[in-house]
Amino acid sequence: MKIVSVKGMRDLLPADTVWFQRLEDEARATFAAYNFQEIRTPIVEPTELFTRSVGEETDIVGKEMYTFADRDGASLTLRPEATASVARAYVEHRLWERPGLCKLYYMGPMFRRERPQKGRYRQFYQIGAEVLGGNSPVVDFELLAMLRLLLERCGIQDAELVINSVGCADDRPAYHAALREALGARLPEMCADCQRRAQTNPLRVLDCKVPADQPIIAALPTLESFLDDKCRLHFAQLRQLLDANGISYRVDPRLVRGLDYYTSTAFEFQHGALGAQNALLGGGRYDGLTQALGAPAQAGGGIGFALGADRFVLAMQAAQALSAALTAPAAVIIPLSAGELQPALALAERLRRSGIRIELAESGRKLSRSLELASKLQAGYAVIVGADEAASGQWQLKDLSRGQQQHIDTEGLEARLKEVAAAAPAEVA
RNA sequence: GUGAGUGUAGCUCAGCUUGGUAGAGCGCUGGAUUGUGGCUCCAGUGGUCGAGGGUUCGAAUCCCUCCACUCACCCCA
Repeated sequence: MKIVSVKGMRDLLPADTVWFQRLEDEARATFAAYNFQEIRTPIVEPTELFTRSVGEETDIVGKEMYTFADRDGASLTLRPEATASVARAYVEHRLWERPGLCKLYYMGPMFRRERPQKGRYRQFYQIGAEVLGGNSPVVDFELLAMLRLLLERCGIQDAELVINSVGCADDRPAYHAALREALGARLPEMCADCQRRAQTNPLRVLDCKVPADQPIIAALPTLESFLDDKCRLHFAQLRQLLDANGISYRVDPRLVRGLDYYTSTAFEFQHGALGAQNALLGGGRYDGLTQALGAPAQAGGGIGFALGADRFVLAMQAAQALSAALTAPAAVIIPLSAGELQPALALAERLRRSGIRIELAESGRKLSRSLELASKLQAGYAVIVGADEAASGQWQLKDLSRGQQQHIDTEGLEARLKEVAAAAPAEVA
């Protein structure tokens, strides 16, 4: 029996990782510009963290978590998302006592036991950021502006920002009651899922996609009319900021989030070229989450987002705005025979210490084979090290794109390769 | 959890309807005389045809069961 990777968990080979790295580089640079700093939390957390924050009734907690008993009987879970962990760390280390807002980003694998699908895996990668300690709509605006910039930098032009306000702890009970009331008589006509949702989490009914249910859903009272003054004002101010700064968006009164901790502002960037998984990135405000985990009121609210890196990369590839970065060596050094191996090795080490990407060909192969290898690796140059070159220190440098070659000493070679690396960034087509 | 589709070489696939014990392209390895690549040409490498069972003189091909993968529903990022 051949051993293969676990269902829904895949190897990311170099052809994939160049894209992930590119996304991660852009994300780090963008986050840095908005003064976010990185946090790394454990992949394994106490199960209770997720049941208390994400919510006992959500699909994630209800049926998608990888939960297991530790040897001492403690229930542990592979994190299905990271906001809960960041909030936990915020409380654990009393980060609200530090000056200013707490702005953190993370990137790493998450685990949910769903049926694998295009852009959806059981081990998937998220990049996200959280702003803790602030309740102002300006914070919401800055986060959305940052995301718009990140999308631009990654070459994704056709993602649509969709926003909504899902209310808060103060106004939601009234809305839930109103929904149940309005559904009342018509509920038996609806799909089984909706009947269940009406009991467990009425907000989710709004997200139903069953065609037959749509007329009923369309007639339901909108959440907007139940927002309290605080939420209404917050949302209006956010829209004003987006309008004033030229960030386009669509308000979708039916946009809801699947995790219980969300309040007030909810948003998603949607993209067409992803099959059914059109949510490229999503997030929202979660005022009260840190308090639910034990922080005092002064710890403030929070807002954050997470993007699905696997999906995001698909969108980057679809946009073709960035060519796949070729990780080609600057030069392949070719020792012609075993006698030239040592000088070739020494030369390779010298160049590598200068940060130049160097591949060393096997000694003793025919020169034509080694040059063929250099071509296939798409190296810019080949450096031929034969007995004469080893003796004189004048290497034979061959420009593989032009076919020209010349003698050059170590200093000159190093200078040339550095110059070429500087002129041609990694993502040459 | 539900539905549909697909499983043949490392990769992309043909062959299956009309059973006669496996093919192409790419890749990889080597060669086309001495220390010069990309192109071309030649040769080689490589598969228990997803697994098990059945029908048959004979099964990649027909039948059954199972498994895996993919897409979709659901949900989410």
